[in-house]
Amino acid sequence: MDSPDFSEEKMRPVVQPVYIARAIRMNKAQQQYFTRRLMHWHTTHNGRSLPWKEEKDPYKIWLSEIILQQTRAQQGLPYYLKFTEAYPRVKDLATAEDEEVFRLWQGLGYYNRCRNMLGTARYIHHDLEGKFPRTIESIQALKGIGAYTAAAIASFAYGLPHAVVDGNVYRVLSRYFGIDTPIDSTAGKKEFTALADQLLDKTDSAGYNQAIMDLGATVCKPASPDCLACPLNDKCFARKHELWNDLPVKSKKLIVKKRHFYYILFLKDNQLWIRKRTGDDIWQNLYEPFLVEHKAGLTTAELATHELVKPLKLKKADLQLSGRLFQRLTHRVIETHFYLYRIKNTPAALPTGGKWVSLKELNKYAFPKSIISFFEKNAYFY
DNA sequence: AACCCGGGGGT
DNA sequence: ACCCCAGGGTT
Repeated sequence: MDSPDFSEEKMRPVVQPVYIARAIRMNKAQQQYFTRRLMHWHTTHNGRSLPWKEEKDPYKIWLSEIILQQTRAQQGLPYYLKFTEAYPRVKDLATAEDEEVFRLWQGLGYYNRCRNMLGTARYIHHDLEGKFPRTIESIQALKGIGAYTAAAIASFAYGLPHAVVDGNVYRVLSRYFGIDTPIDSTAGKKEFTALADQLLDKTDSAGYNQAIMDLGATVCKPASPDCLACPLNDKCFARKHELWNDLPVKSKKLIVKKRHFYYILFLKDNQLWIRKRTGDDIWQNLYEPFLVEHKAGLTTAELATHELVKPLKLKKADLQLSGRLFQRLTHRVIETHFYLYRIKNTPAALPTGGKWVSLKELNKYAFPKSIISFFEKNAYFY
């Protein structure tokens, strides 16, 4: 006999199917009303000011879009200013040293963006004579540019009629039109992209794309949306049915895994042993001290006998625990321990691929945020 | 389709 | 504690 399922998942308030208007089948007048009200708000009430708005240089627009991927405007802003000052033209970025560019990117996260950005800058400089591509297909073919970024560059730089679909757009459209198709599904991406293209004001695609993203960022916010200030509040589905907390819908649940990192900071004559992270893992291309990762927590004694540590024949008494921190990432919690080990006589048999770097030169290398935090707490470094 | 990637801010 | 952010790449 089946018992009723009162699990939280089943009890989650869902959008009632009877209310769902398939916006894709909505008549043209309703769509034009949405666009007209949005554009009117943009020209009269949108006071959001950011340095990449009104920018016409495709290179700088591209730079801003890469920096802003999955990153709040306020967090990306200082990086945009640093990069445009250090590299005013694509040639400047293309001819810069890897280490210098990663150092500028340090702290921003998603470091493959930086790798792809450098590759694309060099491709444009060397193979395209410094000229940024001008069609949506050729823009999206560049490394690090997907559907959103291609539409953004095409509309902002060239006025081409392509609608952006980012987190803001999913939120505004799902709420206004009452669409509960999960935005992290293939069907959802198709449905929202098709609707966005229909709503686009083709006479001012740049203005329209700015408008809908600014509305999502400043009015139709994820939590506590400011519906009273919204130009679309009279016909908004989510407002009418009080469903702003239930839209948009995501289908996948986030799984947070825990990792345990043990850094041993080998010091010798005011030098620190570091190496570049490689392989298919977090923090690719960043530097770090000697790392031991284990599935679970380790005591100092257990660390000393770990298979990566034992061959180094360390004196356990000289292994000094100097710091510990938890780092919360989107889908990881990383517990990190920092040990100091001063080498006096015979150098330890450290792995190949690393190098000794003067403490004064550490600021030339990019490190993960957790390691920077440890350096900053210990004036010995920096 | 599922899973990977960072760090910061809001609630 | 959880969600989201001017997403994209790989398997």
